[in-house]
Amino acid sequence: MAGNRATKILSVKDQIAEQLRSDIISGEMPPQTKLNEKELAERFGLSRGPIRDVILQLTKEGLLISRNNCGASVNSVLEPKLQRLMIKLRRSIEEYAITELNGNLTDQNIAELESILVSLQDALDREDYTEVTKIDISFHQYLIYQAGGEELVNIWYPYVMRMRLNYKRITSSSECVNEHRAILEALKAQDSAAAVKAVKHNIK
Amino acid sequence: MAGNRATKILSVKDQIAEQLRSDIISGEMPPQTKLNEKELAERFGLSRGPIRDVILQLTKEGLLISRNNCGASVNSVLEPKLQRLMIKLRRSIEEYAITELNGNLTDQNIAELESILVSLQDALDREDYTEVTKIDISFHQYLIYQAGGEELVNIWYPYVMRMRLNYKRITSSSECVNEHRAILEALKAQDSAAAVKAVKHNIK
DNA sequence: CTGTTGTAATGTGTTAACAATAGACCATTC
DNA sequence: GAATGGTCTATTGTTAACACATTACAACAG
Repeated sequence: MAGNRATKILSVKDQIAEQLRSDIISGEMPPQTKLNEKELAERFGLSRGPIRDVILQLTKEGLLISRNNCGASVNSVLEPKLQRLMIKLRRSIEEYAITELNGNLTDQNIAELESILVSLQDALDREDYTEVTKIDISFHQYLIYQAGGEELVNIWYPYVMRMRLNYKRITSSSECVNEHRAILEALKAQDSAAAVKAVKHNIK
Repeated sequence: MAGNRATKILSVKDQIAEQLRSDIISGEMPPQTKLNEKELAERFGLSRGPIRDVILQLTKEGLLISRNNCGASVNSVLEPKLQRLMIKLRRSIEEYAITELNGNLTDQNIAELESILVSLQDALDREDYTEVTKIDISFHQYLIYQAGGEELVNIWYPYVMRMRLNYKRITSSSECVNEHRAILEALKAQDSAAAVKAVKHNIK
């Protein structure tokens, strides 16, 4: 066979959304930055239609804030109280996922998670912190998806995005890999309690 | 002055979203129902553009499910495990809101909440259960908005919608008003613990 | 100088036509 | 008869032009 991992086909809109999320999370588009539809359309070589769709999507995710007839801009950070609530909610979701997954991961699942950790270490070595963030997220997303499918990912995603928005800069310690490895090891050992603990320790 | 309550100006898209949500929650559009853009456009006397926006929005809310090039359909009910998770998450949010609000409600806030309860009783008397549901939601939404603004409403809303989708038919006991009155009374008495308890009892 | 009103420029909301895709139907082949 | 392949239609994705709202700024009255 020509490769185990299925090559992901992303729709045009998903790719643009991904790009904009990167720009926002990386700090390239700080809060309050206004988005101009025409400008973005030209940048991506599209018309305004798909761009509008993406803006709507990111607004629902909480990354952007839109007002009627006034356009969209990058959302500002949450006040601390709301941020704490979001962390609590995200932890609840990930705790659920871990508990569901315990004992239900296939060897291939484990292998894919291992491979994500390798990429993570690699990005850290290259000091590509935007990529680090994306891989970090994809590790969690993999677990969430396995536990609850697209449905669960959809409710989980906004919390991650909002949290990332609040950490203006990555705390790029090598702790990052260790923390994720701890989660994976606990899952491999089917030690649910340890896995939950490791996840909670990682989300902060 | 010509009236205390500000008349809400809803954008065209918001009105259509509202209508579609009603149709879905009322059971008029049961799960798996396919949405046809052209059809909807004609029904609302618009072009397909705004309709597509609304569909995207409701998809993000979890009411619809969309596939590339295949259109959108009404989402099916959640599996019980995920439903329990959603209830837990919604309770966390409402608990947060109640706690934040305790002692911070103005007389006007109280009056507006009272007036919502009157409408609720009225809709119950008329046996207009779709309206009951909407007013029920608006009571909670009022509290959520006061506590955390639009931001909090946006993360809270999907849970309510998904939960409503799962209760195919309204459990339209007159308990409904009582339960909400209990919340309001506890808030008036600034009894945070009682208010939280009442809210948790109402969300199920 | 201050506040108000009108106007122009910018950008968003909407539309209708066009392109591309998915799904159904039918014919053909083995 | 089952499977493969090719039209054909219905529906979604995209585009570009147009309608409308908002903002900023300039002219003006008090």
